[in-house]
Amino acid sequence: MAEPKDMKTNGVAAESEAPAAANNFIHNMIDRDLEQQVYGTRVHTRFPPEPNGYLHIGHAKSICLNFTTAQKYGGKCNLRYDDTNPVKEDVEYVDSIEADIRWLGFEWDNLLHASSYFDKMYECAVELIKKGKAYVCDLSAEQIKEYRGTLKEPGKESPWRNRSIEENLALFEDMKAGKYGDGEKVLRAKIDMASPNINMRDPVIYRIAHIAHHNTGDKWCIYPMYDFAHPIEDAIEGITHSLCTLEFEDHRPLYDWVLAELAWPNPPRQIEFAKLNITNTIMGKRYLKALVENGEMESWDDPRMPTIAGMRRRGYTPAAIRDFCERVGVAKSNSLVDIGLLEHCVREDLKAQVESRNVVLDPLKVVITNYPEEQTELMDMENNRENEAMGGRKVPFSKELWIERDDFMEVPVKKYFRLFPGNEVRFKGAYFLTCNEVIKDADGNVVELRCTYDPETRSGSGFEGRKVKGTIHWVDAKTAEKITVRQYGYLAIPDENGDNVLNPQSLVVKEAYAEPSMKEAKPGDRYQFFRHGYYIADEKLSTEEHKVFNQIVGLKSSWKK
RNA sequence: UGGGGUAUCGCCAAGCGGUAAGGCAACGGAUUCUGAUUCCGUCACUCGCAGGUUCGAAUCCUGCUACCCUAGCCA
Repeated sequence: MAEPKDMKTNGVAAESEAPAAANNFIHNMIDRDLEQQVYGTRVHTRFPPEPNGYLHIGHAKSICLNFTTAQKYGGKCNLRYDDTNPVKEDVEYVDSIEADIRWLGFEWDNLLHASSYFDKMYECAVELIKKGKAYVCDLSAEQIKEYRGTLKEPGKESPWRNRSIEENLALFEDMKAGKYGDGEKVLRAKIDMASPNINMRDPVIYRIAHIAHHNTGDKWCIYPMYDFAHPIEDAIEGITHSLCTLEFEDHRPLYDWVLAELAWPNPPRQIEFAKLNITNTIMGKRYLKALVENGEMESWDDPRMPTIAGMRRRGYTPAAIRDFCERVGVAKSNSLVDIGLLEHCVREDLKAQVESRNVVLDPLKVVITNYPEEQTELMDMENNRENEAMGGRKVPFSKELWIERDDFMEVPVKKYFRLFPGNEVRFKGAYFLTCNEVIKDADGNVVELRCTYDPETRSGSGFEGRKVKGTIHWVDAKTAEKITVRQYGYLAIPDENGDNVLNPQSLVVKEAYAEPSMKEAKPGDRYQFFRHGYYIADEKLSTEEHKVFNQIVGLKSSWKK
């Protein structure tokens, strides 16, 4: 797997403080619990990832929800690895998870592992057995499935359901001791095989797996199932509100059952909310994993990935992601949020803190026929029009320049007010130029524009003689810095059934000309390129000699041909 | 419905019996040395549908309809 060994997992610092949370239905429930003193004045949440992949934007919603909820009530939030299944988990993901949460701007009160509660969970299982509420079942996985019944038909009881407590205790002890192979026996909760809720039909709560656990090593060969482990984890940590996604609604009765049978005082309350879906964005961990393993993506932090790490490298800011999660809200209806909202949040955050630069992506040569051959002027350019405090810089201007090919139209359409034969426009920060002549190659392609400039119109001179409708950006040909620009779009590719499927963003690589100041750009620096959007110097692809920029987000444009 | 859940503007989302917040998008218009930004304005007599209760309902009741989740020894 193309896993980045050099990824900075410890050096990633939070870029800003997290905002206060707005109100949502979960807060309403907490308010009620606070009023009724259900948990006294305590509010304690937790973010419980399974360490089996990188965190993505969907996790960001949960992270923001859990941490901001705790902040809002002056409570606490734990980071807990839900590592109860050693078959699927790997320590390699642990570092990235912690780095991503910190980068988003949150700090957990406790860093914990579900696996460190294995002893306690085992005791709980024994307690259930002693109460006659759990039994060792010899049925195979297939048989259990058969006995479970279907959605519409009740299941039937396992022939092992009524073993004596003593036998169950002995058998469970033997399971723990490793006397049985994987799948030979399981421990099941004794609830109700006729329950309309399939989760209550004697769910398996412990399985045998002879595999080392990344945290507990070879100590255990039996591991608790999520439905049994999770309520115990929450209860041990004193979690008051256990927030999870909608698909666990049907599990809540079991969650409550476990804690009730264990007679846990003040059991935590599980509350479910809708997970995040975004248009044109793959959110499934298995798909993301496949993209990396197939080599379609360079790595988990490929700028096209919707992972926190990918978005960080792509130049998204933590504040923008938090703002997005805030605006998306928290509710119980399945929703599909327009990616436009995320893009808006990114622009909103970046526009005030990023400098502008002249960069030409699709160059067309302009020669100023009346400009002195050897002359170069240094023009003043503001770094950020909205923020004078960001100062300015000098940009060289001379006889030969590059402009954007689409800033010129030989035959202008109506309402086109950039460059066309006979028209005068302002070159941003410089002079008014008029196009007088269009040079074409043998095939009739425009290859060069001959223009004249008016020295009177120099930027900052206070010239008011006449107005011009268009302003375009440019790069001095003599001193231009070559850079590579990577732009991203949304590519829809069909799946094997021909159905449209959520896809990774496509990539377009362009060689571009930038003003010489771009030589100083350091990896991680963000800029707005006039008319092209916001870009960041890629941390992995940029070299001393050549900079590579990722497009973070484009600019909106209201101009239609 | 086997059971569970959700339905409020194109997309999110407040609202919890007193007569439809907000954001994104869209559309006008003003400013503008980036057709960006900023700015100002427009954008649900109506809350999945049909009945009912009430002086009064998106909010309560009844009956429909649509969509989502659920039959892992995954989480």
